[in-house]
Amino acid sequence: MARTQGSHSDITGPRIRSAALQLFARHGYAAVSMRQIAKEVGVQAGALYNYTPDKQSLLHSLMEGHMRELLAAWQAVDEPADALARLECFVRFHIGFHMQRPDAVFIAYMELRNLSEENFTAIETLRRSYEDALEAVMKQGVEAGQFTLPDTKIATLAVIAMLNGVMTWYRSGGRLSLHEVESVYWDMVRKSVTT
Amino acid sequence: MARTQGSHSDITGPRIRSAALQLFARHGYAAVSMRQIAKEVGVQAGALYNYTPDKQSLLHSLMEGHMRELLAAWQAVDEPADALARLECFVRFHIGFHMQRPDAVFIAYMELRNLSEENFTAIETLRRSYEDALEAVMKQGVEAGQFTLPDTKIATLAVIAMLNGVMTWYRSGGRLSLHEVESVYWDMVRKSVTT
DNA sequence: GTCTATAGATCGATAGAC
DNA sequence: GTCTATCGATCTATAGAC
Repeated sequence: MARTQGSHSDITGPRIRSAALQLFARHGYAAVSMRQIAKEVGVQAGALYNYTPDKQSLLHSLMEGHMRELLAAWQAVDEPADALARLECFVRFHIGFHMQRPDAVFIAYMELRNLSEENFTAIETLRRSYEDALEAVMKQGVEAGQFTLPDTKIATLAVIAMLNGVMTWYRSGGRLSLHEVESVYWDMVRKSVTT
Repeated sequence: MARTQGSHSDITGPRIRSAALQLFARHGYAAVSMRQIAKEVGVQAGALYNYTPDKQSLLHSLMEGHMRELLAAWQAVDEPADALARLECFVRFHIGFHMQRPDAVFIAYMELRNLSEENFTAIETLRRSYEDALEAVMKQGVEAGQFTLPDTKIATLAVIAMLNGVMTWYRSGGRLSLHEVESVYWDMVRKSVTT
């Protein structure tokens, strides 16, 4: 596994990101050393600094990359016109997207407190705009008279929190398929926003 | 603030727990040093080891204390007989209890990965029994024909996840009182489990 | 019960050879 | 681009004085 010398790989960058993502998710940013990441990749610790100016930037970059991917993926979705169909679309998208990236999801909300102040602000802005995307659906449903909600903002946060709960227990190969799980959650979400 | 010498306090133990709770919640277990905790309390780092054998035990003790308090508090509640009323009782209890201990709540689910294997198992058992308490209500509602749920276990986890979301955004003094927030969440939970 | 002092390990980050 | 080597800081935990 250990490298000897020279430029043996032109994909070291992605491998560093991948190793860091996994280790940060498993043990936490503060508990993982640069040496551990390097060992996982198969290089020496000093080599990491050819790809990131420091550990903090590596964390921020991982989180920012995840959030931008999330926003881009949702924008690429062809949303239905009807509010209820649009909400179902969001629920299935959210669960499906997040289940494919459990480590990134974990980091994106567990390591916020380990970001520097300005990095934190940047990530929060991205997160906020994702919440706004869901709240827009909520507002449409209320205006169309399809949803009955005392507060669209709270409903938005409540739905996202509920859906994020899937990541804490779902494992593929269990008693329910992912599509079935989506349906169970969609059933609860639908009822909770309608009368 | 700095102590000089001798036994100046017989409540150092609780103060250590309180300082550790706050610091772990704010910065994360791995990011907080024993020196920081000692400084917050006003003693030297070595003095902490009169109260805990090591840092890991301190974390475990805080989490275990929180979970046992939670279980005892729920058991002390005089639950109504009706399933729907019982569920409302749980929702308001859960939000009320957790909002009074934001730091402990935060730690109890953010620092699980920093527990040793046996400590992790112990905490998970306690958490599981709290989930079981809610699932018992769900089952009663289904059996009584009051709830319509495809899966009581998933519903249990979904409701807890949704309610825990309150802690991430609610601050007292905001536009809604805690009781109003409870009502908004109860409204969503009630609808999500009924037809 | 708390202090001072420190052992022993590990950390993030850098310098310079190749 | 990666290596080896290392600086200076910091960490957990312990030992022994008071």
